[in-house]
Amino acid sequence: MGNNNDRRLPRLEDVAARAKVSHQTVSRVINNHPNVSKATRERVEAAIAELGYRRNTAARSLVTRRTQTIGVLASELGQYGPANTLLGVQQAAREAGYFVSIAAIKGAGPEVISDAVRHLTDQGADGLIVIVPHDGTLQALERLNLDVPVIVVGGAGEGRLSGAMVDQKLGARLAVAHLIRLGHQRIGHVSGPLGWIDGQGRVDGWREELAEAGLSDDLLVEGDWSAGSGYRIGQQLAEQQGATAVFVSNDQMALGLLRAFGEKGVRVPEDVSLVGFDDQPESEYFMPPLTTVRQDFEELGKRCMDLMRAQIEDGAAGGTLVVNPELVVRASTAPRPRLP
Amino acid sequence: MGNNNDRRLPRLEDVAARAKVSHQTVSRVINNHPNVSKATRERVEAAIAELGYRRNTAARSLVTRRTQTIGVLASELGQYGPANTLLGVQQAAREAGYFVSIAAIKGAGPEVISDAVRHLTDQGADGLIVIVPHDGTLQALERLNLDVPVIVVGGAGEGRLSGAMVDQKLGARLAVAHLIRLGHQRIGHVSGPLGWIDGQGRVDGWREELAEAGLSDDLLVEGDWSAGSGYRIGQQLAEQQGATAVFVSNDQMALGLLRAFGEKGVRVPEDVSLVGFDDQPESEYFMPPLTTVRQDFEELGKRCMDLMRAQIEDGAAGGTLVVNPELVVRASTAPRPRLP
DNA sequence: TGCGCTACCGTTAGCGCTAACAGAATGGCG
DNA sequence: CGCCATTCTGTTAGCGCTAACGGTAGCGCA
Repeated sequence: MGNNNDRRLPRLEDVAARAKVSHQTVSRVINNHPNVSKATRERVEAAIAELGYRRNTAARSLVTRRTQTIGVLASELGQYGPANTLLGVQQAAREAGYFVSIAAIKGAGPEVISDAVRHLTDQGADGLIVIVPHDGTLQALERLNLDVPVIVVGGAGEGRLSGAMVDQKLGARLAVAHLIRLGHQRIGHVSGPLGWIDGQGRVDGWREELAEAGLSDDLLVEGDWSAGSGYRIGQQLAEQQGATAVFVSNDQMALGLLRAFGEKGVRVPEDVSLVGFDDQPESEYFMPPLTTVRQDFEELGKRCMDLMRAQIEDGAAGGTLVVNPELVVRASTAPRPRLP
Repeated sequence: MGNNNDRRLPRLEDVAARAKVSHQTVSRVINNHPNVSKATRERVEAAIAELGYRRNTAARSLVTRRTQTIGVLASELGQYGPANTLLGVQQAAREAGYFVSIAAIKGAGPEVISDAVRHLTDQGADGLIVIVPHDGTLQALERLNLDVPVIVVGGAGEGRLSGAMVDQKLGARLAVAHLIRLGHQRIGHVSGPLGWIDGQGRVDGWREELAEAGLSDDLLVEGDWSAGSGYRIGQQLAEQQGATAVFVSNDQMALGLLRAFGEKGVRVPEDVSLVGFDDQPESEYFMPPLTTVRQDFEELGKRCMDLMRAQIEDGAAGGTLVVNPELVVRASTAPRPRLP
């Protein structure tokens, strides 16, 4: 095994000496340059293995002006979506030989974002992936005038910013179409905060699907993504009894609604059908299990990283990447109750 | 504003030229060396601001042999605890001028861990924070013989590894003591998988508290942290009817139990009291709201970073850092039903 | 005046790597 | 046999920064 108790880590030159070549040849082997004979390549690789040599990334970055690092700017990391997107990005990055540096933020003010971006660019990030689903994010980023590729998750690419998103509108339409198929005609929507990118898309999808079926879209209430807001809204809805089905913009709020309905004696799905959004792992174990729209965040993260590499390595143009969501039907939806 | 359309980013020398000093003096200003006169310091700072100079971290790392980067190795990032620990680490790191590079893994085999560790050390991480709550983690890490400080979250420090943990045993005792105070005498426990560090601590705490009260600790079932396993276990427990109270090792499994109990007609808390662990945001909105043990993961992450800095910058010895948990009483616990 | 000490600032070298060029060896072909 | 193209390898320079040392000016004190 690599024995270098004597000093510090081995360098290119140490490997070179051992393999009886120049350090430059070792560099060529490492970087897979073509013009190295098979014999010397093998000798060099053996020396690398014996010494346990690992390339010094700082030195490499200094000369190549690339850090092989992707900066990820994320808020709400404690939540299912962002966390899994990060996971996908990281896995794809590691496979491709990139490092992932993160800046986690709370809130999404322009100041907070620019601080975090500066932190990442200070490190020399080759590209930025932004997982901050607020509406103002795009503008805040555009103002910064960055000179590395930027991908905004959950946003459509505009100008120099690329986007990557699950098709929220489609997801919402799947949910609403399902309810319509079950015979519902009064279908409410509990949205996320207006001004959040994803939330707006879901509102639009809900509207469009209702419009096509000739149904009214007047039953809209705004929540704040939290289970608590779902609970409060659920209490109101239980008393109004306006809708026979509610499409809720995420699973956590749906959980809040379930509790409020339970307390008020409104049965799900007998009295009201409920559809969520996200399909986080717990949703299958709500009471009743929640019909919801699955988003494959990990896949989204991976494809994000692919798009990023294309831009960094081949200078490809940006664009917007779309992943399709999927409806998962469980016990919280049922045919519309026949009323007198 | 900084106008450098001409070429690439400004270097120390550009700043030096503008401020009519040597590049070394600029370096001194940046690094807060004492022997710089006030006048020149201000001149240099002005030049830095005008040019928008930012230090090149690669060059700095090359000579200092420090990357100012902390590697975070994390599994289960989609879960509440790890995600928030990461958040805390990152915030403390950024404040202290450190970068955080992450390696997210699935599973926790020695191979997987050593790959991820290699990835982080390849980047030259100055220290490692490991958020992988499996039992084998410690051994896998010890075998790697790293020459940077390592802090294992959820583990006690041993030898060259430091630890940082919420006091699981204490948390469990708080939960069980609460149930005992309510008059319960048959108190079951749904544990996490044996071999998970945190889970074992909770089992021990449960045992000890029962023992001190002279109660039996025979009602132990092993789950796998998921809501699904909680559901299946809940179905069994509902039929056995052995316990009047159950301490569940995390909130997600408790959610599964709630659903199973609901389906079987076992009322919570009238028939059985339930206590969870973690206090994730949703737990307040379970039906009924869940009594649980709160862990302040963000605080844990921050203190982790403090400990790390002490080791990196002052060569301090490692140690084990403990954060206290807190009991949060909600509606899922009630006095023991009086039976005939 | 001379000596030493302190405060300040500049010069030099080198961290480990890759790009660019220069040189040596080989092979094909007239 | 000579010439050029091709393949392989070595040499040199420099990425931007900090450590280490050297030099100068100013001051106090004998």
